[in-house]
Amino acid sequence: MADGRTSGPSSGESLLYLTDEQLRQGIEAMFFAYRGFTADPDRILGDLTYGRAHHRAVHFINRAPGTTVNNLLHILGVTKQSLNRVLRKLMEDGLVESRVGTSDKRERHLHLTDEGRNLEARLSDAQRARMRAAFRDAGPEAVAGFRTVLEAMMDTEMQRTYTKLKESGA
Amino acid sequence: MADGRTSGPSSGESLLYLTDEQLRQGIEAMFFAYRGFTADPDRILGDLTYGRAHHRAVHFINRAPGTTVNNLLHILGVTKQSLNRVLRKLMEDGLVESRVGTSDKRERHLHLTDEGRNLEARLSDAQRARMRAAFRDAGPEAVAGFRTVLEAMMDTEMQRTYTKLKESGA
DNA sequence: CAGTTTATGTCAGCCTTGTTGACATTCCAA
DNA sequence: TTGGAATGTCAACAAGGCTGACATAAACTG
Repeated sequence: MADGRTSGPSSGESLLYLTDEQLRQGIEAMFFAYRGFTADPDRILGDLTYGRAHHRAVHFINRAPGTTVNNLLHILGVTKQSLNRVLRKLMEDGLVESRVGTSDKRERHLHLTDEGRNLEARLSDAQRARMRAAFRDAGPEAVAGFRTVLEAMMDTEMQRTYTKLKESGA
Repeated sequence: MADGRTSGPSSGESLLYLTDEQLRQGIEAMFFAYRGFTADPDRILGDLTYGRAHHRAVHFINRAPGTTVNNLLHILGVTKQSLNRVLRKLMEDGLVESRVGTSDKRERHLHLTDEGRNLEARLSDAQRARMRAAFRDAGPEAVAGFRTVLEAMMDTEMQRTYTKLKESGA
């Protein structure tokens, strides 16, 4: 498996993109691209007292207003203690508010305030600008392929989460 | 810019993939896919006393044996203090060795030991297995698009680094 | 040769963000 | 009414980023 060729039926040129070298290039592309992906929001956050974790929280609260804490921590894949620290700060600073659930009063439903939406927009705009430029440069077919591979790379549970979010969107 | 449509000339259906909603889906796909991308090595590393930072160092030393410390920290995009902590541990544990340069004796050239190559292979095999499955599921055209978009998403300096590595490879 | 720059290593301290474990509160449901 | 689920909070810890300061050796430059 580490001998320079892919395992499985190597039936020739149609599988050339599955050589270990090609896979390694994919891995490295992923590594460098993710740096670019987060670079612009990180720059904005650097000036504030927030980090990437706050960005993620704000993003998904904006995406699914009224989401519960439990739901959010499943999406983010962190512990409630980690998330709580982030949410507490965002609430203290008046970017997020939590409303006690009506049907189930144990649940807290999370919403962005105007100020929260403001920060979210700043961060999203920066990140979208880069994504837009990349999509424009690459063209629609490349974009379709990009999304296909990324979806195939997710764990099945993440895929479900991602699809649910996607469908709730547009 | 945050009003649901992309800026620029919206000349219709050919640019549909540039709507803010499409861009947001790309952003979320990137987020979830990166989690999948690192999940398998992270599981292996969790049992050991190493983290993602050690994985990255070992990966790039394997990729470019004899690389200098300075070169490595440019690739990784961290400070020498951060990298040094990681390298020191890897050297103490006998996974990496540094050799004084011949032409320039200030430089240290980094190499993996057999044990280091061993760990690298374990981590790479896991990561490649997922990448291989994703590539197989998605097909060659999607893979080409995937790489095109990722390259367009990098900062220009990272692009140069990535290309250089890529060419030094196969 | 003297002085400067470069490459590296190291110490100390700080921050963010992840983790566990323990424990309290609230409230739904059997 | 009691068990369990959802939430919040405290404490402690670790990884892995960061900055600043300083030391050493080697290379380069005037």
